Amino acid sequence: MLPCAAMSRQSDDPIARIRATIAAIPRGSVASYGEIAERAGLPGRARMVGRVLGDTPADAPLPWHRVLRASGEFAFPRGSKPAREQQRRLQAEGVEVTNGRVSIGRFGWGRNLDAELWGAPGPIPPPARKRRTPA
DNA sequence: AGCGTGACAAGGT
DNA sequence: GACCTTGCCACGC
Repeated sequence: MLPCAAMSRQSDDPIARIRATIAAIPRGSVASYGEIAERAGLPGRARMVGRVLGDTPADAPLPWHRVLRASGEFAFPRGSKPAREQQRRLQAEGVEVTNGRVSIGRFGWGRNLDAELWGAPGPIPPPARKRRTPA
């Protein structure tokens, strides 16, 4: 099923629909390539999403950084420049990145109620760290 | 036109 | 979890 009836007729061009779907990922949450494809009405075409992003410049007006592999890992090699940029952008909007990956369970589109309802995760405050008794 | 390649995914081991 | 295999689809050679 399509997520949003309003979007179902956005465009006949698959590429445009993919872009529109990516643009619709709420701030503070992430989505996998497969999920993007499915929501765009192109089930099973995750690779096409990858290709579209491939010819999308890093400074394009598209939240490409919210698209991850289904595993929650970045599609780019660990430590690569684009990977670092992606991590930086995600963290800037409250998405927690641990060990090069994001918890889909907590930040996935549809499982991140905070982002769905408030658009921005607001707090996601730095977890109050236990105070170590300095000897 | 065939074949490898890629910002992928799901299922099995 | 990791790793491999198969399915997927658009491109470039």
